[in-house]
Parts: sequence; structure tokens; C-alpha cells
Amino acid sequence: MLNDRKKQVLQAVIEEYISTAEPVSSGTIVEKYDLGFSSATIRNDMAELENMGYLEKPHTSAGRIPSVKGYRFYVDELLNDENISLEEIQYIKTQLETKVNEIEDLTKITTNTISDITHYATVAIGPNSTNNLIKDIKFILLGERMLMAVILTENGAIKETIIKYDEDISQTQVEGLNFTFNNKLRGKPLEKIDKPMEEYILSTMSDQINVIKPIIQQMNKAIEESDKIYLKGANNVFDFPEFKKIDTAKNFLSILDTKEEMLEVLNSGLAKDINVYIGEENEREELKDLSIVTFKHTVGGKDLGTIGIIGPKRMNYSKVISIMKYINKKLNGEN
Amino acid sequence: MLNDRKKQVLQAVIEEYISTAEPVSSGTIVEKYDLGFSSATIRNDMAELENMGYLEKPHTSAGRIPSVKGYRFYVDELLNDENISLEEIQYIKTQLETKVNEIEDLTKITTNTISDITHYATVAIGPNSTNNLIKDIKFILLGERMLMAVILTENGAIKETIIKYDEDISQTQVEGLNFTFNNKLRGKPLEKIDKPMEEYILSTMSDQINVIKPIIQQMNKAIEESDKIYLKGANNVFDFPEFKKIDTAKNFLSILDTKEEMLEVLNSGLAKDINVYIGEENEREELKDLSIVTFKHTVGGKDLGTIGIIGPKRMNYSKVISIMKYINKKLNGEN
DNA sequence: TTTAGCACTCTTTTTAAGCAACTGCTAATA
DNA sequence: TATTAGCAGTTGCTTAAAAAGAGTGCTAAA
Repeated sequence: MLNDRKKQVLQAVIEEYISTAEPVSSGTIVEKYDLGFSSATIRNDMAELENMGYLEKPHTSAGRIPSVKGYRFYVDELLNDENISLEEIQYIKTQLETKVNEIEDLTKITTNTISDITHYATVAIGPNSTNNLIKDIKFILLGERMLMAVILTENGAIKETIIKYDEDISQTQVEGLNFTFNNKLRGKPLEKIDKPMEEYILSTMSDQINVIKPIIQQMNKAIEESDKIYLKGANNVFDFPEFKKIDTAKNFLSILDTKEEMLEVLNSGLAKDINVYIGEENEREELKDLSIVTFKHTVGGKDLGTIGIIGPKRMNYSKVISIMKYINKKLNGEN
Repeated sequence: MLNDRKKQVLQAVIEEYISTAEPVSSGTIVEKYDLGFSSATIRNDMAELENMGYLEKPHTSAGRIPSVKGYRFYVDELLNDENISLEEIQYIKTQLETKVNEIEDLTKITTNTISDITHYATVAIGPNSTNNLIKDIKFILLGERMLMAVILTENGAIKETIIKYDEDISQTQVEGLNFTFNNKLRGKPLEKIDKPMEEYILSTMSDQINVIKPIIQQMNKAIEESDKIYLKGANNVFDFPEFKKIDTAKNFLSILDTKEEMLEVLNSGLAKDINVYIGEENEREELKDLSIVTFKHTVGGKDLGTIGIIGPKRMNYSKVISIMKYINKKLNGEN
């Protein structure tokens, strides 16, 4: 379909545009990319690439910018996924070697690392609750009138919450709670305790309604917080010229603020480890001018959730994907 | 010093400027504020107020804007601190009645409420560690190789952290830890465990170095997180015309991102409950164009930390201070 | 097939002119 | 003496017009 030179021209235009954010002219290509042809030839190729839908022209006297189709071809066919410097490799290594006791810290570190290197806004969410089974629930008396509930999951996540009472709780009661809750919930997905389940638990310990009601309430609150999103590097938008108009920046930041939106986007990923959504490929209207790369990260087969990078369509796909691939390798102990 | 009419004019100019962000002309004062004098008279007063340093002129053909001295006089002498609507009172009441089990939730709710009503960026930090004494430390086995440490403070704060081991921990060891750590740290301020204290603890349980070292490390990490700042409403900057230039907005958001800066500002408050820093009254260069109102909040004499509101110099001091005063009353059970 | 060259198009920058917003002052008024 | 009407003078803002700049597309030649 595209001959070699056209591919080269397309690649050059895209990479130049990614780095400058300015429409690319035939002259620029000749100057900066050593293709060995004159600007007139490049011009002809660019005109054809435009006809074929890979490039666009903001107006007659401007250069070309890539279309979504252009970016897509670039990502699928032209992309070099080893675009990562020695310093960056070293930095990632150091970061990932930090010792973590809580699995969520690992997600935060990974997210921070990606954002630090790419400068794009990076969001993380925990694993889908159906992939995250309850392994153990522990109730602990912190005082006579204060209880702590700790939920451990198979994936290694730990949720804890505090419940306060107006009357004393006995150690015997606590043991009853430990038994009942584990009995009912162990092995189940980490999801909110629904009404039927609540009734079921209450029926077992019907003399303890006053103790159990607040527990369920607080546990649900803690579980709900599990799908809190973690966000890093949002303010870096200001580094990108496409966000130099205050409304664009505002809009971008407000998208990141809407948890539901982000959850949906991150969870909608296909089975692949890495998914790329370019501009209008995103279903949501608000994301039409942005690109998103998502990355499901796992350690030893355990789902740790999804990390997403959000930036301008002119995102440095090559670097972003290289880094994700490298981190994935590192997380799974390869060298 | 200032006669009544000049005070009225000053107040009118400041309040008009606070609500419009536009330089205020003598004509506007006559139109909107019923002072009973002609624009020429107002003009004369404004000229004198300018000579005295209370007002400034961006240029000849513009109206006047308040100077720092003007705002200061307004805050100290002219301010009405009951500028709060019935709806707002109702909203605050509802919010503050939410049942909280963890004291930090109360701080978050308070911070959110203030930000929701004022639309200014609002930050919160926990109490100064010297005001926050350790009441109890509990170690809990979560599995054979996982320990949870919970620190309770007199103020009602709860910090918990996880420690993982490569070998089994026995219940006997846990009891030893409970005894030793409480023995050494109970009643002490919630501060990082320093080297001498670490040595001291280790000397008591010299056979358990491998168990204790990671505990201290993790506890210090948890304690360090205590002075994490909580931030709400930062993106509301975009609502204020003074931040319509992208650089101003960027600068503002990056100030909020620097934890150290915020800590210093919030902790530097005087003994008063409410402190107001207007523009150049702030020591830090980056804050010269902003105003900050800090609010030390306590419940029943217990220090819960400091909340700060950050916005343009043209902040609605009246509303901000009214709200803080009202919340303070509510938190302490007055009606 | 490739290229030099140039007319043409469209945007951006610059310049100038006219307009609008206020003030400060003068002289009149209560 | 305090207040006010009226108007000249300043300054920034808006609009219009002109000039400059950046690239393309096409033609004709190599």
C-alpha cells in the first residue's frame, strides 16, 4: 500500500510533529531527516499521504499534521519500542527496587515512575474486584470501644477500617465476628457487602445487630475506596503547547477529576497488556482530542490493576510503550 | 485618620473589586453604592485614599484597585464576619453531622466543606507532632509473616502500617513488641523514631534486631505520612480571572504541589485561631500575589491541625472568615 | 521519476486610527 | 467650606488595513 519512501515520510512527519507540535513542512523534512530527496518530492508524497488520509492540513499555507489514521499506522507498523535511554533504564530499576510491604505502594511507585519519565498524566486503578478474592478478615480490638477490621486479599492487597462504638465490645464478640465474617466472605470477590449477604450475616449473629451494622457500613466504605484512582503528573499538561489555552487545560484537568470516567476508560481495555486509544478512537466525546495508553500490570500472574497514560494525540507513543514494556519485564523479574 | 465617608468609599471599592476583579471607578460607586454623594466627591476621596496608600491605580484612565494596605485595613477594621447565607449554614451543618470514626475524616470533611462553599483551594495538615502524643501502640499478627502496627494518639488519630517478614513471627514475640514499644514510646509525641531511641529499643530486645529494624522503618514511614497535606478545590483557580493567563494558573498549581512550602506556611501561623496573610505580607516570593487565611481547628481543646485557604488577593475575606468562625463554633458543639 | 522555480493562498505580525473609560482640575454652587 | 458639574487630557482597547512570512501546488525541465 505505502511504498518505503512514503512510510519514511509519514514516520518523519509524525515524529517531527510529536517533538515540535507544529505543522511539518516538506522543507523541514529535507533539513532534519536524511531521506535523500528534494522538498518537491517530499511535497508530492505528502500530498498523496493526505489523499490517503494519513495526514491533514490545517490550512493551505501550513505544513501537515498526522491524522488519527496516520498515528494508528505509525503505532501499529512503524513504531520502535526500544526508545528508552540508559539513564531512564537506570532510574526505573532504582525505583522498582524500593522494598514495598503493601501492594498498593508498588502501584504508586510504578505510576510515579512512568509519570516522572514520560511527563504525561498517569492514573492507576486497582484490579477488578472479581479478580481480587478475600483471603482473610481479621477483627482487632483497639480499645474497649474501638474495633479495627482488616481485609486481606489473594492479590496481596490490605484494606483496614476503624469502627467506634458507644459501648464495650468483648474479646468473645470479636472472635465471633472473626468466625462469622470469614465463614461468609472468605474466597468471595472483594465487593461491597450487599443486602442479602448482610441479612445472611445478621441471621447468624442476630443478637449482635448493633455491632454488625456499623461494621458492614465501614467495610463497604473501605471496599469502595479500593477503586479510588491514583493520579500523578496532571499538572504537567502545562508543559504541552496544545494546552496553552486555559480552557483546554481546565477541561483536561476536570476530566482527570471525574473518577467514573477514568474507571470506565481504564477498565474497558481489551485483553492485551497494552492498549492504545488515539483521539477519536476514544468513545467519550471529551477524550476526542486526547490519546490514552493503558497498561495492565501483573506480578507473577497476579492482577495488580491498570495504569493509564493520558496526553495529547501527539503523544510520544514510542517512549510510552517502550517504558511500559520495560517495566513489565522488570516487575516480572526478567533482566 | 480616615473619616467615615472615606471608610465607606474604601469599603465600597474593595467589595466591588472583590466581586468584579475590575478596577473600580468613581461612577460605579455612585451607581451601585448608595453613599449620597456625586462621583466628583467620590473621586476626590479616592484620590486621597490613593495618596494615603489604601488604593492604587493601574493606569490613568482606569479605576482604582485596593493595595495591600487597603485590604489590611478592610480586614482589620471594616470586615463584616457574618457574611454567610442560610443555605450555607444548612450545608455546613449537614456536612459536619456526618459520623466519622477516624479523626482524619473529620479534617477532610471540614476541608471539603470550606472549599465547596468558598470555591477557593483549601489545604489541611494534621496537628503539630508535639501536640499529638502517642497513647497506645498495638502489634497484630496478620499471618505468620505479616505484622500490622497501629499507633493511637491522644488526639484520636490512628496510624497503621504493615511489615512483612521472610520468616515466621510468634505470638510471644508480638507480645514482647507490644510491651517494649509501649513502654518506650507511650506518652511521647508522634515523631519519627530517632537513632538514639532506636538503639534504646534494640538494647531492650537485642535478640530481635531483624524483627525490630523493619518495624521502625515502617513506623517512621507511617509517621512521616502524618504530615501529608490534604488538598481540595485546586482546580477552581480557573474560575478566577486573575488566573486566566496560563502561566499564573500553572504557577499557582505548582505552589500547591510543593508540600514543604505549604507546611511552612500553614505552620507559621501565630497563636490566633485565624490568621490572614495578604499578598506581600507572605514571606515567600511565590505567594506575593496571593492571599492565605489559616484556621487552626480544635475539638474540645484537642488540636486537629490547620486548614488554609489560598486564593487571589481579591479574596472574599468576609465570607471566608465568617465560614471559619461558624465551623469553629459548630465543631465545638455550640449552636 | 525527480526537481527547480514561482505564483498563489492563508496566517501572523505590524501599524495606524478611532473609540471608550476614567481621572483630575477648574469654576460654579449650596 | 464642602460639594458638584463639566470638560480636557491620558491611557488602554478595538478595529481595520497593510505588510510580511510560511508552504503548497503546479508547470516545465532535467
